[in-house]
Amino acid sequence: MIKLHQQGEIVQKLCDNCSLKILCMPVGLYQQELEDLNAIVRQSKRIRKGECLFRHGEPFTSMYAVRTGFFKTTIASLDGRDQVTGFFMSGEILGLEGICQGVHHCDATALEDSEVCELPFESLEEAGTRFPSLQAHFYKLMSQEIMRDQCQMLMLGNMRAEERLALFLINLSLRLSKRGFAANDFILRMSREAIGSFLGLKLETVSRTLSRFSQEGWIQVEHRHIKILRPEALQSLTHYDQYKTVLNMEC
Amino acid sequence: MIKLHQQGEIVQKLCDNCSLKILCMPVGLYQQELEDLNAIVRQSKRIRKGECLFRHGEPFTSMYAVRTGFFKTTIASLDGRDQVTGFFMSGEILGLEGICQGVHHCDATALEDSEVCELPFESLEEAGTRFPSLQAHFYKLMSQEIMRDQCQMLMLGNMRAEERLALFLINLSLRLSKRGFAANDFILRMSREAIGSFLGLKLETVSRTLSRFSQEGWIQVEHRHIKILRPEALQSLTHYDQYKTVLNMEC
DNA sequence: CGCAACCTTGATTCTGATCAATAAAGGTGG
DNA sequence: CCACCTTTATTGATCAGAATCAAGGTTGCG
Repeated sequence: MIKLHQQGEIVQKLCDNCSLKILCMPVGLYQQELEDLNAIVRQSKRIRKGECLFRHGEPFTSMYAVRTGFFKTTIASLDGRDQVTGFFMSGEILGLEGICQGVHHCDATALEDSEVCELPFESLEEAGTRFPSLQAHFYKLMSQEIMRDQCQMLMLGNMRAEERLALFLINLSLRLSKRGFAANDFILRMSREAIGSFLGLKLETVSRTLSRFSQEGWIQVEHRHIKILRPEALQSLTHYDQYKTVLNMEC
Repeated sequence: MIKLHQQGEIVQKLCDNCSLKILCMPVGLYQQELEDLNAIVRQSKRIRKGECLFRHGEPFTSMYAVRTGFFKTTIASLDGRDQVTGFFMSGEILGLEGICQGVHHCDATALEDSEVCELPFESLEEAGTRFPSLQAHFYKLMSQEIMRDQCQMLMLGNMRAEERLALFLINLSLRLSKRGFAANDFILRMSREAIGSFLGLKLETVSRTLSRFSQEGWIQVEHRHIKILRPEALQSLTHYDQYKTVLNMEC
């Protein structure tokens, strides 16, 4: 009983120490395994606002778990048309696209001062062979990213500007509340342009649509400070029910 | 030397027997490993044109490698707005999105009479722990799917109808030629509507754009029979160079 | 303080969606 | 094998949503 307690404390300590909770906690690792994992994870790295964690073309060696802060990932076009492929907050994993060719295919930029834990891919791969539950969890993470991207495709291919933006706000709200932040009162970390790129819209359209939501009394906008006044209104704009699974899936 | 030869023959036999070449060949498995893998892969399953290999909501137990034929995957909307998330031809893997929640999130429909090999996920997972090279290859497959989806996002978010369709034709052409088919003379397996859904366009727009390409003398269209007359013209429409990596990546 | 980045709002344009009519192809059953 | 019906594709006319162009305002950083 005492032993179990000790074990519990070790879990506690490791996970308090790193927001990788999301990566390792659901796996049900035992003490020895956790210590192993702890040895794999390189201590956290600070990235200043505006700096890049990695850039496209750089060799892929590690993935990164966001500890604190906020990132965007972008695919660069030669002609300047960038596409934001995702926003990442604490506990989310960056860099999965690099595995297949050993090279990063996007840029990961910090949108505020941030900290990440580096997860060297080779070590994780090796640990996966020893701890099947870790391996299984890793598969799930990758599959989740596939699902997320495919839902984004659905949005980009089928939805109108209002629906896209409503879904974006709902998604952000859910992810923030899962992390203990207010669900209906938050600061956007990204510019209108970045939102637009992510949603396949121009920044003017994002601005106008936010204004419209505001006029309807559904939200309150003060620059990047957003208050959601009538979440149900936003939900009814989208076909929220059918995306619930996907939106809630985010850890 | 004789032993090596025998080994070679076994590899040959197994891989002739199954278009999983793509899954197992690049891994460099040894004889014993290959035999193990062979035991995992369930013999092929026939799917008639129009039938589903799996549907969204069904429990996920296996992935599938296309042996012969052609599939599309769609995410269903409650209101009928489906989104085609991909087209799959021989050697490509279906079902990766199901891992994260143990449930399929899309429908996989055969666009012609097809055969697939079933890959039970649990067995693959288990085999992965024994054969690191298999595991590594599996990670690559998933990462590749992530990259593919993200490039699709770039396309849906940033490109105009002409660019999307040109890129679509180039991509199809490349994948067909990799399989030994003619690169510039092929039959579309999917309807205009399915192409449109995949590209975020309406079927009328697909039809009109194909007509325009045809009028320009770049392609020749006879119903679903496409001849590409001037591939360079299509390439110059897109920013082909920057997508080369992605497009060639397809196995 | 001054400049640069970011945001809002208006006017106009344009791409692609929608509506509609017709035609061609493919499948079914007699 | 043909007639019939359904599905699929083409093409035209019109419309709408978002892009583009443009001007002015705000914020925040050096």
